[in-house]
Amino acid sequence: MVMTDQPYHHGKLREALLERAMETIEQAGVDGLSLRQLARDLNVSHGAPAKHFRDKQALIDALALAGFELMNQRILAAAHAGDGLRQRFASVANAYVDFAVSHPALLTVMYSTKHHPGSSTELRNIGEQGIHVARALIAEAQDRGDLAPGDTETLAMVCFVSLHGAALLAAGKQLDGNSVEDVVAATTDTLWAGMAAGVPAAQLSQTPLGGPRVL
Amino acid sequence: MVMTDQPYHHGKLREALLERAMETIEQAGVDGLSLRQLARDLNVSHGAPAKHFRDKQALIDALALAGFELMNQRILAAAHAGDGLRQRFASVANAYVDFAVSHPALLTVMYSTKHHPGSSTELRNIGEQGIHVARALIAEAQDRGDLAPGDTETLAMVCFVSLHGAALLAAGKQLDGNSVEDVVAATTDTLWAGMAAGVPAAQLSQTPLGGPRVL
DNA sequence: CTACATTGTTGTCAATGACTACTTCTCGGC
DNA sequence: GCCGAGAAGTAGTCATTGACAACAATGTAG
Repeated sequence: MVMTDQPYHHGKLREALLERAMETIEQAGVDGLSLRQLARDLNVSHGAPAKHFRDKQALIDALALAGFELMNQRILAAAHAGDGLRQRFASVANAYVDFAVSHPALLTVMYSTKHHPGSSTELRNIGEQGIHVARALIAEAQDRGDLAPGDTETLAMVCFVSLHGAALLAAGKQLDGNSVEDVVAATTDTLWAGMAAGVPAAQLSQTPLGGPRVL
Repeated sequence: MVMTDQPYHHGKLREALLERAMETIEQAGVDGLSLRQLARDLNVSHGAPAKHFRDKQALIDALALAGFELMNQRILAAAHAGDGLRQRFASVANAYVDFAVSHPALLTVMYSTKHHPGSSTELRNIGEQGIHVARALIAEAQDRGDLAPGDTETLAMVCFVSLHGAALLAAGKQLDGNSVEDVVAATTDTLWAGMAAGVPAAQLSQTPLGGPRVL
């Protein structure tokens, strides 16, 4: 009679797979993720994961979805933390970059999966929450006169794009000598100052896309 | 006697492998890259590539190196194109993003390989040229009084980080509805305006890194 | 012409992702 | 209480892949 042996049914295999997969990709990257190794880690046959995730990509999609949900939680909470709009803006930025530094491989998976052909609509849309938060903050600051008038959608995209770069480079430890805190602070400072000053018409970029062709 | 048959020695297998690998990753991503498939494409035995690239990672490293060299050419040329500093700044930004959009998979390979453990010193340093160019432009603009005084190294990093984000998102077609040109123009406008205005001391970001912990 | 390094060929092995057929457990209706 | 359907897990198989080793063909220096 089996006693302390593993029960035939794992019971929470799906969650266990996701949890273990998170750990694995942070240690070995996405390429280090193997369904068979995952099964071995959980003392389960190599075919068991297929019952919960059709194939490897399905598991990765689920990982990405969970990542976005966690990240959005952090960003939303940060959007209400701080005295003024300026601080709440910085708070959101720090929350984003913090998440990236804490889960670098997950972030990579999230954004490489997001536009993958065949990705779910849910996955494709859930990544936009951060931009919505930024736009709301910017719009409110414009109303109060803290920032110069301007297209909030474009400005929000500029902020998102810039902080996304900071997040990715910070996650990849590619900020050379600079500390993450300094880079994020300087970036938010520069962006906010730029939005506060507005863009003088004479300064508008007029260089055609691409510039000179070298090759 | 063999006539039109393939000669025993390919002759330029290394270059052919790199060239074909470039095409492959842009079409199928890095995961779609297979040494054996590469060999088949070039009508060569499946073991031949090993003579030129110790393993798959070695080939990818070589791809990344070639990518950085090409990108640096474009950026350097763009740094001298345009009337004033403001336009040359935009020209560099456009050159960077243009390169990213033209070779999205290659860019991913370049930056994912750059900090790979065991990457060559050459590879680790060659990616910094862009920042040097940006810093030189900023320093010159500060001297002329076009930009407010400030730490050029940090400001250059801010610009690089921001444009890197724009480049990656543009390459991944993740700018939602916005056009690449608009986003890059708005980003350079905002950054330049922010650097021109400088950062009022009272506005300095004082939010501690991380903000509130949610989980 | 001969020794040798380079380049390419062939064969092989372990690991992997995906598929199929089978077994074991759970649960709801009767 | 049983029983049948379906969920969950097991076991076996196949093609592909990366890596490696042994061997053959080529070019070249002495």
